[in-house]
Amino acid sequence: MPLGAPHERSDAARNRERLLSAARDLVAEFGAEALTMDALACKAHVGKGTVFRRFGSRAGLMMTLLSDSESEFQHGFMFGPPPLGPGAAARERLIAFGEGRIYFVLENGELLKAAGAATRNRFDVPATKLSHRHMEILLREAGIADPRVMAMSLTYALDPERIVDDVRVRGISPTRLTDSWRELITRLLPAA
Amino acid sequence: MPLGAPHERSDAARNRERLLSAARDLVAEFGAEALTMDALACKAHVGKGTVFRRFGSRAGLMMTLLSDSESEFQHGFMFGPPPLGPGAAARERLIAFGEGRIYFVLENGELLKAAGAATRNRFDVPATKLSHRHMEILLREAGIADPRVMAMSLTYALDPERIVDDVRVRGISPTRLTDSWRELITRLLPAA
DNA sequence: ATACTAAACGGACTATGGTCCGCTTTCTAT
DNA sequence: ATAGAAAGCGGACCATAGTCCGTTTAGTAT
Repeated sequence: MPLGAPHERSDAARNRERLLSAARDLVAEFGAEALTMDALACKAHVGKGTVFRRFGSRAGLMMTLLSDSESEFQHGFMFGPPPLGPGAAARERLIAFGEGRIYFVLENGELLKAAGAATRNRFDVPATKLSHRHMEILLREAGIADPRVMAMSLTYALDPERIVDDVRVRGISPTRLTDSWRELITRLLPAA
Repeated sequence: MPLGAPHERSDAARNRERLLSAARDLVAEFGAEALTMDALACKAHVGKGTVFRRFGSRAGLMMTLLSDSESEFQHGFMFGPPPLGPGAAARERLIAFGEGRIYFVLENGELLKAAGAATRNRFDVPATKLSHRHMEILLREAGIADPRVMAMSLTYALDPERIVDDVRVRGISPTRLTDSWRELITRLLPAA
């Protein structure tokens, strides 16, 4: 709700609530993958145009649905206690960040995959962009030559599709993922 | 063409040629992204069902279109001269592999993106799978604790979508990509 | 040459994300 | 209270990947 925004009309607010509620129900019952925009419009007793006016796209809807748990995770690495939050060395923070992200993805994987799948470049997902910035800063702090590009490599290494498929399709345990992430960061960044 | 395969019927062969030729024309003229299965069927004077019978899916078509340059690249890292091919240390081979892959992707990016976009997990693209195996072997040779998982991280770091978008959308030069890849591998693998 | 079979064909049909635009509702200024 | 404007609404419509199935055709056995 931007400050200068003109008051949201009451019918718009009502429909937004209806849609969010219906969407959460559908996701809870059938999973995010199975959610279709038609079904959502129907269940919320709203026209299809309204769904798209509200959320822009399927990806936009998924991002909205994500925003709560997303904010929580973001808060953790930006303001929370070390090693995830500020106060620890970049290396430790990156390790903790990757581990946190892996578990975050495993909890919200369907939504994240759905959010990323529909976007042209998955980078349009704000959560992804913020993660990237965060890693970029830590990598710079740790003396990486091109933190922006390296952060992109690591971002893709933590791609929701990759993590979810590793665990659910290829049978890799979450522990193996976090261990490998730790090895990656440990070798990548010189010990303090 | 598997050995025991029953002879391919002449009409099937004729239609395959027509389709491949039409597809190459369309890609050359409008780009891979713009190719629709309807347009292809129409241009090849063939029913839509035939297109799908031949290639299974849009991704399948793209993979078929890719197979030539793909084989060439594969041959390079499996049988070619070092440092890309066998004969060099794992570290050097991985660096060369990443660089080669980056340029390969930049040349065939549209097809690769199109091939990956339509697949459930982009891992179904055979080129990707083979790259993964190759990296896994080199990582094992270099003493990485969990080569399979680490190879997956690196595979995603070289994702076609990532590379193409870095260069075309985010304005990263190919050189920056290869430099960063070199830094990544150099730090990741202990010097010989 | 004929009949038979399995493969191949083609295009109508479905599913789904997304757009468009004429109609309706809410808010605001008077 | 009223009128006008701006925002919102809804569902018909479009594009496109992929499926289905009745019909056709190439090869084969006789």
